[in-house]
Amino acid sequence: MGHEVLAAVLQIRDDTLQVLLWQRAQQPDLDRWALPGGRLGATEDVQTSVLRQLADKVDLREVAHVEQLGVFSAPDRVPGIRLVATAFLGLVRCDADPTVPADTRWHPVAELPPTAFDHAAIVRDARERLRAKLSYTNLGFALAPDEFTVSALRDLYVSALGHPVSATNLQRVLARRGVLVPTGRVAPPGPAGGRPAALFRFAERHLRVTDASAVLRPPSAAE
Amino acid sequence: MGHEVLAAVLQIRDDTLQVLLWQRAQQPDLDRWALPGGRLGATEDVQTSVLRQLADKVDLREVAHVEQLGVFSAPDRVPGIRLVATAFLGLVRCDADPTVPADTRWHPVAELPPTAFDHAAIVRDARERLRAKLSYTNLGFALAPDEFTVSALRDLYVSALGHPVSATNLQRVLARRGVLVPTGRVAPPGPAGGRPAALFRFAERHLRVTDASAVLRPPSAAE
DNA sequence: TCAAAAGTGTTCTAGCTACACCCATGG
DNA sequence: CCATGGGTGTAGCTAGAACACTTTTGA
Repeated sequence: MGHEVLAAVLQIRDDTLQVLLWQRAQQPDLDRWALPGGRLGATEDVQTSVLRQLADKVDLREVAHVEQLGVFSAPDRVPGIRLVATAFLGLVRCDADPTVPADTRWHPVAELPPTAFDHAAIVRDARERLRAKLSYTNLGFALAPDEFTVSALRDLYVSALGHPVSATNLQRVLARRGVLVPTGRVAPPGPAGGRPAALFRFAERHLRVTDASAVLRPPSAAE
Repeated sequence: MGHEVLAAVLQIRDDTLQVLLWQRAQQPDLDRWALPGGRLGATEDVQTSVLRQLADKVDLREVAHVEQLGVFSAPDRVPGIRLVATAFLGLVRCDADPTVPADTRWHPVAELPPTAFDHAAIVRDARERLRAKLSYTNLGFALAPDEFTVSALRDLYVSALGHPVSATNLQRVLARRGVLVPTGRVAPPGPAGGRPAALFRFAERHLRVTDASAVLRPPSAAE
Protein backbone atom coordinates (compact mmCIF):
# COMPACT_ATOMS: atom_id res chain seq x y z
CA MET A 1 0.00 0.00 0.00
CA GLY A 2 1.65 3.23 -1.15
CA HIS A 3 1.20 6.75 0.06
CA GLU A 4 1.51 9.87 -2.05
CA VAL A 5 1.14 13.55 -1.36
CA LEU A 6 -0.56 15.91 -3.80
CA ALA A 7 -0.69 19.69 -3.81
CA ALA A 8 -3.36 21.91 -5.28
CA VAL A 9 -1.24 25.03 -5.63
CA LEU A 10 -3.41 28.08 -6.25
CA GLN A 11 -2.46 31.54 -7.37
CA ILE A 12 -4.34 34.54 -8.71
CA ARG A 13 -2.97 35.13 -12.21
CA ASP A 14 -4.56 37.63 -14.58
CA ASP A 15 -7.41 38.18 -12.14
CA THR A 16 -8.23 34.49 -12.26
CA LEU A 17 -7.81 31.77 -9.69
CA GLN A 18 -5.49 29.23 -11.26
CA VAL A 19 -4.03 25.89 -10.27
CA LEU A 20 -0.70 24.37 -11.20
CA LEU A 21 -1.00 21.11 -13.18
CA TRP A 22 1.36 18.97 -15.22
CA GLN A 23 0.46 16.87 -18.22
CA ARG A 24 1.05 13.16 -17.84
CA ALA A 25 3.33 11.60 -20.44
CA GLN A 26 2.51 7.97 -19.71
CA GLN A 27 -0.36 5.63 -18.96
CA PRO A 28 -2.59 5.57 -17.11
CA ASP A 29 -4.41 8.78 -17.83
CA LEU A 30 -1.96 9.70 -20.59
CA ASP A 31 -2.11 13.37 -21.55
CA ARG A 32 -4.46 14.21 -18.73
CA TRP A 33 -3.50 16.92 -16.26
CA ALA A 34 -2.37 16.02 -12.75
CA LEU A 35 -1.51 17.74 -9.50
CA PRO A 36 2.15 17.90 -8.54
CA GLY A 37 3.23 15.49 -5.83
CA GLY A 38 4.77 12.11 -5.37
CA ARG A 39 5.55 9.28 -3.03
CA LEU A 40 6.00 9.96 0.65
CA GLY A 41 9.63 9.44 1.61
CA ALA A 42 10.71 7.17 4.43
CA THR A 43 12.08 9.92 6.64
CA GLU A 44 9.63 12.76 6.13
CA ASP A 45 6.12 13.60 7.22
CA VAL A 46 3.49 14.54 4.66
CA GLN A 47 3.94 18.28 4.92
CA THR A 48 7.71 18.10 4.59
CA SER A 49 7.16 15.78 1.67
CA VAL A 50 4.82 18.04 -0.23
CA LEU A 51 7.15 21.02 0.17
CA ARG A 52 10.07 18.93 -1.02
CA GLN A 53 8.17 17.65 -4.03
CA LEU A 54 7.11 21.13 -5.03
CA ALA A 55 10.68 22.35 -4.78
CA ASP A 56 12.11 19.35 -6.65
CA LYS A 57 9.59 18.67 -9.31
CA VAL A 58 8.15 22.01 -10.27
CA ASP A 59 10.91 24.19 -8.84
CA LEU A 60 8.40 25.95 -6.66
CA ARG A 61 9.83 27.36 -3.46
CA GLU A 62 7.74 30.42 -3.03
CA VAL A 63 4.72 28.86 -1.38
CA ALA A 64 3.27 31.35 1.07
CA HIS A 65 0.96 28.91 2.83
CA VAL A 66 0.36 25.17 2.92
CA GLU A 67 -2.31 23.21 4.73
CA GLN A 68 -3.70 19.72 4.70
CA LEU A 69 -6.99 19.20 2.90
CA GLY A 70 -7.55 15.56 3.70
CA VAL A 71 -7.03 11.99 2.66
CA PHE A 72 -8.27 10.56 -0.61
CA SER A 73 -8.38 6.82 -0.32
CA ALA A 74 -10.95 5.21 -2.60
CA PRO A 75 -9.49 1.78 -3.37
CA ASP A 76 -9.74 2.34 -7.13
CA ARG A 77 -8.68 5.98 -7.21
CA VAL A 78 -5.54 5.01 -9.12
CA PRO A 79 -5.95 2.00 -11.40
CA GLY A 80 -3.73 -0.99 -10.85
CA ILE A 81 -2.15 -0.17 -7.51
CA ARG A 82 -3.39 0.85 -4.09
CA LEU A 83 -2.32 4.41 -3.48
CA VAL A 84 -3.62 6.62 -0.68
CA ALA A 85 -3.14 10.34 -1.13
CA THR A 86 -2.85 13.17 1.35
CA ALA A 87 -3.98 16.32 -0.42
CA PHE A 88 -2.75 19.81 0.37
CA LEU A 89 -3.77 23.33 -0.43
CA GLY A 90 -0.83 25.54 -1.40
CA LEU A 91 -0.97 29.27 -2.05
CA VAL A 92 1.47 31.38 -4.05
CA ARG A 93 1.55 35.17 -3.83
CA CYS A 94 0.31 36.93 -6.91
CA ASP A 95 3.58 38.82 -7.33
CA ALA A 96 5.60 35.59 -7.63
CA ASP A 97 6.15 34.15 -11.07
CA PRO A 98 7.94 30.89 -10.52
CA THR A 99 9.49 29.21 -13.52
CA VAL A 100 7.95 25.79 -13.97
CA PRO A 101 8.96 22.83 -16.14
CA ALA A 102 7.82 22.48 -19.74
CA ASP A 103 5.10 19.94 -19.01
CA THR A 104 3.62 22.14 -16.27
CA ARG A 105 1.09 24.92 -16.67
CA TRP A 106 -1.33 27.11 -14.75
CA HIS A 107 -5.00 26.49 -15.49
CA PRO A 108 -8.06 28.47 -14.38
CA VAL A 109 -9.78 26.55 -11.61
CA ALA A 110 -13.14 27.34 -13.16
CA GLU A 111 -12.33 25.59 -16.43
CA LEU A 112 -10.06 22.69 -15.77
CA PRO A 113 -8.65 20.64 -18.63
CA PRO A 114 -9.22 16.86 -18.53
CA THR A 115 -7.76 15.83 -15.18
CA ALA A 116 -6.14 12.62 -14.00
CA PHE A 117 -7.56 10.31 -11.33
CA ASP A 118 -9.52 12.11 -8.61
CA HIS A 119 -7.52 15.31 -8.90
CA ALA A 120 -10.48 17.43 -9.97
CA ALA A 121 -12.18 16.71 -6.65
CA ILE A 122 -9.03 17.77 -4.81
CA VAL A 123 -8.95 21.06 -6.71
CA ARG A 124 -12.59 21.63 -5.82
CA ASP A 125 -11.84 21.05 -2.16
CA ALA A 126 -8.89 23.41 -2.33
CA ARG A 127 -10.97 26.17 -3.84
CA GLU A 128 -13.67 25.70 -1.21
CA ARG A 129 -11.14 25.80 1.58
CA LEU A 130 -9.59 28.97 0.23
CA ARG A 131 -12.96 30.65 -0.13
CA ALA A 132 -14.04 29.73 3.38
CA LYS A 133 -10.81 30.74 5.08
CA LEU A 134 -10.51 34.05 3.24
CA SER A 135 -13.54 35.28 5.09
CA TYR A 136 -12.73 34.32 8.66
CA THR A 137 -8.92 34.35 8.70
CA ASN A 138 -6.14 36.61 7.44
CA LEU A 139 -5.33 34.10 4.69
CA GLY A 140 -5.26 36.91 2.15
CA PHE A 141 -1.62 37.42 3.09
CA ALA A 142 -0.78 34.31 1.07
CA LEU A 143 -2.25 35.81 -2.10
CA ALA A 144 -1.14 39.43 -1.77
CA PRO A 145 2.26 41.10 -2.24
CA ASP A 146 4.04 42.77 0.65
CA GLU A 147 2.48 46.14 -0.10
CA PHE A 148 -0.78 46.71 -1.92
CA THR A 149 -3.67 49.09 -2.28
CA VAL A 150 -7.10 48.20 -1.00
CA SER A 151 -8.50 47.99 -4.49
CA ALA A 152 -5.74 45.62 -5.56
CA LEU A 153 -6.57 43.47 -2.57
CA ARG A 154 -10.24 43.71 -3.44
CA ASP A 155 -9.46 42.37 -6.92
CA LEU A 156 -7.69 39.38 -5.37
CA TYR A 157 -10.68 38.63 -3.17
CA VAL A 158 -13.05 38.98 -6.10
CA SER A 159 -10.99 36.55 -8.15
CA ALA A 160 -10.77 34.03 -5.36
CA LEU A 161 -14.34 34.31 -4.12
CA GLY A 162 -16.04 34.74 -7.47
CA HIS A 163 -18.45 37.41 -6.36
CA PRO A 164 -18.27 41.19 -6.02
CA VAL A 165 -16.61 42.65 -2.92
CA SER A 166 -16.87 46.25 -1.83
CA ALA A 167 -13.48 47.88 -1.39
CA THR A 168 -14.97 50.27 1.14
CA ASN A 169 -16.25 47.57 3.42
CA LEU A 170 -13.29 45.27 2.83
CA GLN A 171 -10.98 47.91 4.15
CA ARG A 172 -13.15 48.65 7.14
CA VAL A 173 -13.59 45.05 8.12
CA LEU A 174 -9.94 44.15 7.78
CA ALA A 175 -8.78 47.35 9.46
CA ARG A 176 -11.12 46.90 12.40
CA ARG A 177 -9.85 43.39 12.89
CA GLY A 178 -6.28 44.60 12.82
CA VAL A 179 -5.49 42.47 9.77
CA LEU A 180 -4.36 45.39 7.62
CA VAL A 181 -2.02 48.15 8.66
CA PRO A 182 -1.20 51.23 6.59
CA THR A 183 2.44 51.61 5.57
CA GLY A 184 2.11 55.39 5.31
CA ARG A 185 3.12 55.31 1.64
CA VAL A 186 0.92 55.82 -1.39
CA ALA A 187 0.77 54.31 -4.84
CA PRO A 188 0.89 56.58 -7.88
CA PRO A 189 -2.44 56.96 -9.67
CA GLY A 190 -3.11 55.20 -12.96
CA PRO A 191 -3.04 56.87 -16.39
CA ALA A 192 -6.59 58.11 -15.99
CA GLY A 193 -5.76 60.03 -12.86
CA GLY A 194 -7.50 59.64 -9.59
CA ARG A 195 -6.47 60.03 -6.03
CA PRO A 196 -3.34 58.09 -5.11
CA ALA A 197 -4.15 55.01 -3.07
CA ALA A 198 -2.69 54.38 0.35
CA LEU A 199 -0.54 51.29 0.64
CA PHE A 200 -1.23 48.60 3.22
CA ARG A 201 0.37 45.42 4.36
CA PHE A 202 -0.85 42.45 6.36
CA ALA A 203 -0.07 42.79 10.04
CA GLU A 204 0.91 39.12 10.16
CA ARG A 205 2.00 36.80 7.41
CA HIS A 206 1.01 33.56 9.05
CA LEU A 207 -2.46 32.15 9.44
CA ARG A 208 -4.62 33.58 12.20
CA VAL A 209 -8.33 33.28 12.79
CA THR A 210 -9.67 36.81 12.78
CA ASP A 211 -13.40 36.27 12.96
CA ALA A 212 -14.11 34.41 16.17
CA SER A 213 -17.76 35.19 15.55
CA ALA A 214 -18.59 31.62 16.23
CA VAL A 215 -21.61 32.01 18.38
CA LEU A 216 -21.64 30.30 21.79
CA ARG A 217 -18.22 31.66 22.50
CA PRO A 218 -16.97 31.95 26.06
CA PRO A 219 -18.60 34.78 28.00
CA SER A 220 -16.80 38.11 28.19
CA ALA A 221 -13.93 37.01 26.01
CA ALA A 222 -12.44 40.45 26.40
CA GLU A 223 -9.25 41.06 24.49
CA MET B 1 4.73 1.74 4.40
CA GLY B 2 1.54 0.94 6.27
CA HIS B 3 -1.60 2.90 6.74
CA GLU B 4 -3.86 2.81 9.76
CA VAL B 5 -7.05 4.59 10.71
CA LEU B 6 -7.69 5.85 14.23
CA ALA B 7 -10.87 7.17 15.78
CA ALA B 8 -11.21 9.59 18.66
CA VAL B 9 -14.74 8.64 19.68
CA LEU B 10 -16.22 11.25 21.99
CA GLN B 11 -19.30 11.11 24.13
CA ILE B 12 -20.69 13.17 26.98
CA ARG B 13 -20.87 10.81 29.97
CA ASP B 14 -21.70 12.07 33.45
CA ASP B 15 -21.56 15.67 32.23
CA THR B 16 -18.00 15.12 31.08
CA LEU B 17 -16.54 14.88 27.61
CA GLN B 18 -14.97 11.44 27.39
CA VAL B 19 -13.01 9.50 24.80
CA LEU B 20 -12.93 5.77 24.18
CA LEU B 21 -9.49 4.20 24.69
CA TRP B 22 -8.16 0.68 25.04
CA GLN B 23 -5.18 -0.41 27.06
CA ARG B 24 -2.35 -1.95 25.09
CA ALA B 25 -1.34 -5.46 26.17
CA GLN B 26 1.95 -5.63 24.29
CA GLN B 27 5.02 -3.59 23.43
CA PRO B 28 5.58 -0.97 22.33
CA ASP B 29 3.82 1.33 24.73
CA LEU B 30 2.67 -1.58 26.90
CA ASP B 31 -0.17 -0.64 29.27
CA ARG B 32 -0.58 2.78 27.70
CA TRP B 33 -3.98 3.79 26.35
CA ALA B 34 -4.62 3.91 22.62
CA LEU B 35 -7.34 5.00 20.24
CA PRO B 36 -9.34 2.27 18.52
CA GLY B 37 -8.47 1.65 14.91
CA GLY B 38 -6.35 -0.59 12.75
CA ARG B 39 -4.88 -1.24 9.35
CA LEU B 40 -6.62 0.06 6.27
CA GLY B 41 -8.04 -2.86 4.28
CA ALA B 42 -7.29 -3.38 0.61
CA THR B 43 -10.81 -2.79 -0.61
CA GLU B 44 -12.05 0.01 1.61
CA ASP B 45 -11.51 3.73 1.89
CA VAL B 46 -10.49 5.27 5.19
CA GLN B 47 -13.99 6.19 6.33
CA THR B 48 -15.39 2.75 5.60
CA SER B 49 -12.41 1.32 7.38
CA VAL B 50 -12.82 3.32 10.56
CA LEU B 51 -16.50 2.43 10.79
CA ARG B 52 -15.69 -1.23 10.27
CA GLN B 53 -12.97 -1.20 12.90
CA LEU B 54 -15.21 0.45 15.45
CA ALA B 55 -17.90 -2.12 14.80
CA ASP B 56 -15.47 -5.05 14.88
CA LYS B 57 -13.05 -4.19 17.60
CA VAL B 58 -15.00 -2.25 20.15
CA ASP B 59 -18.45 -3.36 19.09
CA LEU B 60 -19.47 0.21 18.54
CA ARG B 61 -22.13 0.70 15.92
CA GLU B 62 -23.97 3.65 17.31
CA VAL B 63 -21.75 6.39 15.97
CA ALA B 64 -23.89 9.41 15.18
CA HIS B 65 -21.25 11.30 13.22
CA VAL B 66 -17.80 10.66 11.80
CA GLU B 67 -15.43 13.05 10.10
CA GLN B 68 -11.80 13.11 9.07
CA LEU B 69 -9.43 15.06 11.28
CA GLY B 70 -6.28 14.70 9.26
CA VAL B 71 -3.16 12.69 8.63
CA PHE B 72 -0.54 12.01 11.27
CA SER B 73 2.65 11.02 9.55
CA ALA B 74 5.76 11.81 11.59
CA PRO B 75 8.28 9.14 10.54
CA ASP B 76 8.88 8.06 14.13
CA ARG B 77 5.31 8.29 15.37
CA VAL B 78 5.25 4.52 15.85
CA PRO B 79 8.61 3.00 16.77
CA GLY B 80 10.06 0.33 14.53
CA ILE B 81 7.79 0.58 11.51
CA ARG B 82 6.57 3.32 9.24
CA LEU B 83 2.88 3.79 9.82
CA VAL B 84 0.83 6.71 8.57
CA ALA B 85 -2.47 7.32 10.33
CA THR B 86 -5.68 8.96 9.18
CA ALA B 87 -7.42 10.24 12.29
CA PHE B 88 -11.17 10.62 12.68
CA LEU B 89 -13.52 12.32 15.06
CA GLY B 90 -16.46 10.11 16.04
CA LEU B 91 -19.42 11.17 18.16
CA VAL B 92 -21.78 8.97 20.15
CA ARG B 93 -25.11 10.21 21.46
CA CYS B 94 -25.25 10.64 25.20
CA ASP B 95 -28.20 8.26 25.51
CA ALA B 96 -26.25 5.39 23.95
CA ASP B 97 -24.35 3.08 26.26
CA PRO B 98 -22.50 0.71 23.99
CA THR B 99 -20.97 -2.37 25.58
CA VAL B 100 -17.24 -2.31 25.00
CA PRO B 101 -14.56 -4.99 25.45
CA ALA B 102 -12.83 -5.56 28.75
CA ASP B 103 -9.64 -3.71 27.79
CA THR B 104 -11.59 -0.67 26.65
CA ARG B 105 -12.75 2.26 28.77
CA TRP B 106 -14.05 5.80 28.56
CA HIS B 107 -11.73 8.49 29.89
CA PRO B 108 -12.35 12.19 30.48
CA VAL B 109 -10.69 14.15 27.71
CA ALA B 110 -9.46 16.69 30.23
CA GLU B 111 -7.45 14.14 32.20
CA LEU B 112 -6.15 11.48 29.89
CA PRO B 113 -4.28 8.48 31.25
CA PRO B 114 -0.80 7.81 29.79
CA THR B 115 -1.45 7.53 26.05
CA ALA B 116 0.27 5.58 23.33
CA PHE B 117 2.19 7.08 20.40
CA ASP B 118 0.79 10.42 19.22
CA HIS B 119 -2.75 9.63 20.27
CA ALA B 120 -2.99 12.44 22.80
CA ALA B 121 -2.50 14.97 20.01
CA ILE B 122 -5.28 13.34 18.03
CA VAL B 123 -7.63 13.58 21.00
CA ARG B 124 -6.77 17.25 21.37
CA ASP B 125 -7.55 17.86 17.71
CA ALA B 126 -10.84 16.00 18.06
CA ARG B 127 -11.90 18.10 21.01
CA GLU B 128 -10.99 21.30 19.20
CA ARG B 129 -12.92 20.23 16.13
CA LEU B 130 -15.98 19.40 18.19
CA ARG B 131 -15.84 22.70 20.03
CA ALA B 132 -15.50 24.70 16.85
CA LYS B 133 -18.23 22.91 14.93
CA LEU B 134 -20.73 22.99 17.79
CA SER B 135 -20.96 26.72 17.41
CA TYR B 136 -21.42 27.08 13.66
CA THR B 137 -23.12 23.83 12.70
CA ASN B 138 -25.95 21.67 14.02
CA LEU B 139 -23.43 19.10 15.25
CA GLY B 140 -25.19 18.96 18.61
CA PHE B 141 -27.48 16.35 17.05
CA ALA B 142 -24.65 13.85 17.40
CA LEU B 143 -24.46 14.37 21.15
CA ALA B 144 -28.14 14.70 22.05
CA PRO B 145 -30.93 12.13 22.31
CA ASP B 146 -33.93 12.25 20.01
CA GLU B 147 -35.92 14.38 22.40
CA PHE B 148 -34.51 16.69 25.03
CA THR B 149 -35.17 19.82 27.01
CA VAL B 150 -33.24 22.99 26.36
CA SER B 151 -31.51 22.78 29.70
CA ALA B 152 -30.42 19.21 29.03
CA LEU B 153 -28.99 20.38 25.72
CA ARG B 154 -27.35 23.27 27.47
CA ASP B 155 -25.63 20.84 29.82
CA LEU B 156 -24.25 18.95 26.84
CA TYR B 157 -22.89 22.13 25.32
CA VAL B 158 -21.35 23.15 28.63
CA SER B 159 -19.64 19.79 28.98
CA ALA B 160 -18.31 19.87 25.44
CA LEU B 161 -17.31 23.53 25.34
CA GLY B 162 -16.04 23.84 28.89
CA HIS B 163 -17.58 27.22 29.55
CA PRO B 164 -21.00 28.43 30.72
CA VAL B 165 -23.79 28.65 28.15
CA SER B 166 -27.07 30.48 28.68
CA ALA B 167 -30.07 28.24 28.11
CA THR B 168 -32.14 31.27 27.15
CA ASN B 169 -29.86 32.35 24.38
CA LEU B 170 -29.04 28.83 23.29
CA GLN B 171 -32.68 28.20 22.61
CA ARG B 172 -33.15 31.43 20.76
CA VAL B 173 -30.11 31.05 18.58
CA LEU B 174 -30.87 27.46 17.65
CA ALA B 175 -34.56 28.16 17.15
CA ARG B 176 -33.93 31.16 14.94
CA ARG B 177 -31.62 29.11 12.80
CA GLY B 178 -34.21 26.39 12.47
CA VAL B 179 -31.91 23.86 14.13
CA LEU B 180 -34.34 23.00 16.94
CA VAL B 181 -38.03 22.28 16.55
CA PRO B 182 -40.47 21.77 19.43
CA THR B 183 -42.12 18.37 19.60
CA GLY B 184 -45.13 19.77 21.45
CA ARG B 185 -44.54 17.46 24.38
CA VAL B 186 -43.20 18.36 27.82
CA ALA B 187 -40.91 16.67 30.30
CA PRO B 188 -42.10 16.13 33.89
CA PRO B 189 -40.50 18.45 36.44
CA GLY B 190 -37.85 17.21 38.82
CA PRO B 191 -38.43 16.39 42.50
CA ALA B 192 -38.03 20.01 43.52
CA GLY B 193 -40.88 21.11 41.29
CA GLY B 194 -40.64 23.75 38.66
CA ARG B 195 -42.40 24.34 35.41
CA PRO B 196 -42.34 21.34 33.05
CA ALA B 197 -39.85 21.85 30.23
CA ALA B 198 -40.85 21.69 26.60
CA LEU B 199 -39.21 18.96 24.57
CA PHE B 200 -37.30 19.66 21.37
CA ARG B 201 -35.57 17.69 18.69
CA PHE B 202 -33.01 18.55 16.05
CA ALA B 203 -34.64 19.39 12.72
CA GLU B 204 -31.94 17.44 10.89
CA ARG B 205 -29.67 14.70 12.13
CA HIS B 206 -26.91 15.14 9.61
CA LEU B 207 -24.26 17.84 9.57
CA ARG B 208 -25.29 21.22 8.24
CA VAL B 209 -23.55 24.56 8.50
CA THR B 210 -26.00 26.86 10.25
CA ASP B 211 -23.93 29.97 10.80
CA ALA B 212 -22.86 31.21 7.41
CA SER B 213 -21.79 34.38 9.15
CA ALA B 214 -18.49 34.20 7.44
CA VAL B 215 -18.11 37.78 6.46
CA LEU B 216 -17.42 38.74 2.86
CA ARG B 217 -20.28 36.55 1.77
CA PRO B 218 -21.95 37.04 -1.58
CA PRO B 219 -24.18 40.12 -1.77
CA SER B 220 -27.91 39.75 -1.17
CA ALA B 221 -27.71 36.05 -0.38
CA ALA B 222 -31.45 36.02 0.13
CA GLU B 223 -32.93 32.80 1.42
C1' DT C 1 -13.08 72.29 -14.77
C1' DC C 2 -14.12 67.62 -15.27
C1' DA C 3 -13.56 62.66 -14.92
C1' DA C 4 -11.62 59.02 -12.36
C1' DA C 5 -10.26 56.69 -8.44
C1' DA C 6 -9.77 56.57 -3.33
C1' DG C 7 -11.35 57.26 1.08
C1' DT C 8 -14.71 58.85 4.92
C1' DG C 9 -19.17 59.73 7.30
C1' DT C 10 -23.61 58.25 8.21
C1' DT C 11 -27.50 55.45 8.43
C1' DC C 12 -29.68 51.11 8.59
C1' DT C 13 -30.24 46.52 10.11
C1' DA C 14 -29.58 41.66 11.60
C1' DG C 15 -28.34 38.96 15.15
C1' DC C 16 -26.79 38.17 19.51
C1' DT C 17 -26.44 39.47 24.75
C1' DA C 18 -28.29 40.67 29.04
C1' DC C 19 -31.66 40.94 32.15
C1' DA C 20 -36.07 41.63 33.92
C1' DC C 21 -40.27 39.53 34.34
C1' DC C 22 -43.98 36.05 33.84
C1' DC C 23 -45.47 30.86 34.00
C1' DA C 24 -46.22 26.22 35.86
C1' DT C 25 -45.25 22.92 38.97
C1' DG C 26 -44.19 20.46 43.89
C1' DG C 27 -44.16 20.94 48.63
C1' DC D 1 -47.98 30.69 49.10
C1' DC D 2 -43.35 30.12 48.18
C1' DA D 3 -39.34 28.03 46.17
C1' DT D 4 -37.73 26.12 41.94
C1' DG D 5 -36.91 25.67 37.38
C1' DG D 6 -38.71 27.06 32.53
C1' DG D 7 -39.93 30.48 29.14
C1' DT D 8 -40.72 35.17 27.05
C1' DG D 9 -40.36 40.24 26.27
C1' DT D 10 -37.51 43.73 25.43
C1' DA D 11 -33.81 46.94 25.37
C1' DG D 12 -29.12 47.53 23.94
C1' DC D 13 -24.96 46.61 21.51
C1' DT D 14 -21.92 45.41 17.78
C1' DA D 15 -20.48 44.52 13.27
C1' DG D 16 -21.32 44.66 8.82
C1' DA D 17 -23.98 46.59 4.39
C1' DA D 18 -25.23 50.28 1.69
C1' DC D 19 -24.68 54.62 -0.09
C1' DA D 20 -23.87 59.43 -0.27
C1' DC D 21 -20.27 62.60 -0.11
C1' DT D 22 -15.54 64.43 0.06
C1' DT D 23 -10.57 64.21 -1.40
C1' DT D 24 -6.81 63.99 -4.65
C1' DT D 25 -5.02 63.26 -8.72
C1' DG D 26 -4.47 63.56 -14.45
C1' DA D 27 -6.02 65.62 -18.53
